[in-house]
Amino acid sequence: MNFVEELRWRGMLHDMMPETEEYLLKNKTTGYIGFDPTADSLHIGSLVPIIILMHFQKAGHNPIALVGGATGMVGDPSGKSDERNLLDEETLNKNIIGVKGQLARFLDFNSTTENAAKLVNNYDWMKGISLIEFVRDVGKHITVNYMMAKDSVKKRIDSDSQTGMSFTEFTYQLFQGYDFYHLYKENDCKLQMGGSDQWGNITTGTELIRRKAQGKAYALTCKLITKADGTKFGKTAGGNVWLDADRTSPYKYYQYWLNSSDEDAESYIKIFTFLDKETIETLIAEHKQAPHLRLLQKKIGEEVTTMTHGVDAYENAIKASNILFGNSTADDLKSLNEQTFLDVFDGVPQAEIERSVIENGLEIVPAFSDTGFLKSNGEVRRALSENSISVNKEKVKDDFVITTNDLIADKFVLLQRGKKSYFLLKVV
RNA sequence: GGUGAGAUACUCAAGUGGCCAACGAGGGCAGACUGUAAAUCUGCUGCGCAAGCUUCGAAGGUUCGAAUCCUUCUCUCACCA
Repeated sequence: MNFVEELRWRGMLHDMMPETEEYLLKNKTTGYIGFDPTADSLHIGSLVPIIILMHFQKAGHNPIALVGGATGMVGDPSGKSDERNLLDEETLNKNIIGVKGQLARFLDFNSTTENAAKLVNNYDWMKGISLIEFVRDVGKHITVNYMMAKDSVKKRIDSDSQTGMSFTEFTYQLFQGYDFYHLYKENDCKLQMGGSDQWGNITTGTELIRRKAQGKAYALTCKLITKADGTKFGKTAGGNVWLDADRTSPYKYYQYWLNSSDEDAESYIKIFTFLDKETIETLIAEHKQAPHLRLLQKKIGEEVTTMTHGVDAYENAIKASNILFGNSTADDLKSLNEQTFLDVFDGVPQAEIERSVIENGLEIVPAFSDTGFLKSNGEVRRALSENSISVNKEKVKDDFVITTNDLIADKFVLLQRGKKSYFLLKVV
């Protein structure tokens, strides 16, 4: 199956420039997607572009992942209603390194195959360009009228916009456009892909290529991931869902996918896994028969967690999920050895506590508040009156005192607020 | 530079001398129900067991009493130049 066809049946395709599909069918093409180094880790929002590059590579084309060292300094106004805060150079460099490392987990940059992925940083070519050069060589080819017509700009200039837009952000599209031009010249890169919010920026690039190099380049955008309930994809109460295991533990990562709604799961399984059409259709049919089994969610969790963190991490996430959400009791917990226990609770926030404190008996309120699990004594009392506090999976009342009898593996106490919020006390 | 509007808790937003720890909505958390879901219903959502304490851009002031009045400052936005 060819690249465009693949994206199409998976429901990922949003828009293409005319003739893009024909061109891709006939030519082994070099194409790129840009990644913003706004943090030192990518989050699952970046998973879609990564997967697109993977499909692109599988279809025999040459993928380039571009890290926006230069564009990150400017700030993309697309989809933003506020002026962005600029990152300082040190942070940015740290972020670039982090992002590069993560991309390498999904795309093979070192292989000797002829369509190995390539990684570039636009700072490398942007840093040497002077303002005068930029204004004469790039700015001259694009009219302000053209730039103003872009949605990302229009929205910010409209009278109902609250913030206005700085020249810095206005210039952004020229930066990204120049990237495309540069890759076109240096790498024969003919295609830029991205989320549908990138359409404006991408076409500035093809326009620049047309005017400056009399060349033809193509654009392809994918649908932005939405959630059926309207909330933002990739966000939880705790913040973004990151691809970095230190920021979002594999367990939480797995849980995020497992908790997808039925509606979302049907589209996610096409987008985020590489399973073939037939397998997916069977799964969807089975899921509809028995929705409570959540086959789709489990499969997505399996595929995506394995792809991101490896099989071992996935298996631990499953183990942890079973213990935390199965009907395990305090005795089950106590039967775990230290290593298994640690694997299961990897990523659960913890606090250390003196052994003597437990030996003297630790009352329930300070156990939850002093350790930093809950914010204040008042909150603990509130939670207690809601009957939402558990120690080692068993509900407790406000007169409960933690003693050495409650230690798991002679070392840990598992605190819990509600069903999903865990905290670990570690005796030292 | 000129003119005008504004700054209230996580967000939006009411409140214009005491009845204000501050209406309401959203969000969040929890409980019931459930599939670790959706929908729904209920409770909570500054600190404190409590008495009480600290909050309404900042600092001063008036007053028995201030989110509310006065002064200065800081910042934001809009229009004009």
